[in-house]
Amino acid sequence: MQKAAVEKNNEAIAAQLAPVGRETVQDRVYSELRRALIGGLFEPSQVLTIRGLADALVTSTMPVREALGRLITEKALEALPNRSVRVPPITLDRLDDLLRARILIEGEAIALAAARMGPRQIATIETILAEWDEMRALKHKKDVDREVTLNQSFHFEIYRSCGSAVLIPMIESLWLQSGPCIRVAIYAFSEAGEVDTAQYHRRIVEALATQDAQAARDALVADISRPFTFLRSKLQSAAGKDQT
Amino acid sequence: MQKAAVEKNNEAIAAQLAPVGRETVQDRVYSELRRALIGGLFEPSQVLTIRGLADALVTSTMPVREALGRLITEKALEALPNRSVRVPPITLDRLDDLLRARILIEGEAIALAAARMGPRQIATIETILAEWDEMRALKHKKDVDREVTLNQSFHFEIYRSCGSAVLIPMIESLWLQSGPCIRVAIYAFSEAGEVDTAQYHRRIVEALATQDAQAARDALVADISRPFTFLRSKLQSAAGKDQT
DNA sequence: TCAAAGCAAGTGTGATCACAAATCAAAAAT
DNA sequence: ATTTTTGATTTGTGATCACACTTGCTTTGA
Repeated sequence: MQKAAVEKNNEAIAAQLAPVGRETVQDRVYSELRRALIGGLFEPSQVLTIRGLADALVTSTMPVREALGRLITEKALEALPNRSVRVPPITLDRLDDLLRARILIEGEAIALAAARMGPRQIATIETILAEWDEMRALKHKKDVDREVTLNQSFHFEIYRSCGSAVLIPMIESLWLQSGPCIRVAIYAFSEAGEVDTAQYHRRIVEALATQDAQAARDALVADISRPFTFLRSKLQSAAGKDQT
Repeated sequence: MQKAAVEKNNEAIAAQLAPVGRETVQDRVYSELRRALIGGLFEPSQVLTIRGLADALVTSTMPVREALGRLITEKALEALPNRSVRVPPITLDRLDDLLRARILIEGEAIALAAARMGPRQIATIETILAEWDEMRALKHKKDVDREVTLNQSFHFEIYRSCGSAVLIPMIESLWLQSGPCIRVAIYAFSEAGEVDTAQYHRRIVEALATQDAQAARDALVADISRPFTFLRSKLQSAAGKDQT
């Protein structure tokens, strides 16, 4: 068989078959734990055990321990001196620290993205917003999980356009760290005020559509600051009660 | 024995004994690889194998594979689709990307530190600079390893004062990523121009001593930009030659 | 002479085991 | 009744093994 003929045949096959992918068990465990962390499924200060997670995920301990190690290095989890691992507790200082870092880095990312997003990308995030509205229309069932997912898609679709392979992993790390915190805030928003979270996102889209980097940055800061300031006041009043 | 007496006795013992610490093998492997990476002991694009490193470090494969996994998540190493791992190659885009992120984050860190560094911290970094001068005085033996270490101590002593537990790990990750790149630049500086690297650091110290955040930021930007722009022009001319 | 097939060495991944340290509960001592 | 001790269970760590996949070389075939 000639080389050319073989290659042509291979191409014909390749056109029909989708690549099967070779994700390792460790990768799946890691993704699953990330999802749980960002979604706030774990509470702050909660202790995680290797064997416990391995049982829950129906694997052996090996992939879990490596995934935990990775999450610890990106500060999504915390290694105690006892060698047990827990999700980091919330403190006022940490809250301020996280917010400042997110404003700094995500602000820069969206400013970069503002100059690079085309109509294609704008359309994508508008689709996400539309999906959001649709869900909000039938508000009887408050699907906060889905809300968290949509919020994540919206923001990262933007960040992906910033064109920085260095900033994006850092933003992911920041979301991983603030995930367990903001969950309780989103929960409270969802059932309490309902002060149109979407309006913040619309302002972001408008700014991006007009390529106004500064306006996009400001709108983003307003958006991500909200749950933090909410949590902050909540924590402060709780601390006040403890003292009395 | 009463409780109080026991505790007093324990305190007396504790005063004499230093905590022994319980570092795991994995931690040592991780630290060692970090040191090698930041110091530029590995070349960009170099492939690393688990068993090879385990032999070199005289341990089994287990601690090494977990350390490698951690370094991959902080982008200090790169996982190829073949499942082998290498230190990321240098490209022009990546160089610019890294420099921008470092200016953004380290700039913010030093601006925060400027307001928080006391005479105690200033004295510490001045000591490091003095040590540097001392080394430079007997310049016959160009100890670039020591130079890299001193540079690292100088910067991180400053960053440590910024009081952000979130920013510092990010800066460490950035150094890990740019380590393999800047090594070649420092090497070239050390043997070529000798254009008083220390002068940049003096400007930083002066700005910090007067608590001038903006000046400190500017001086830092000048300092860390130097090796990057150097590398950039070098890479560009190399690419130009390839084309001809 | 050159491409394809086959083989062998090397490599990452996951499972399992041994061991030491931590944790917790019950029993013993003060 | 409170504290200490003891012992059983749980947990993280490191070593080793089995397996599948990759890689590079040799051999085979056209």
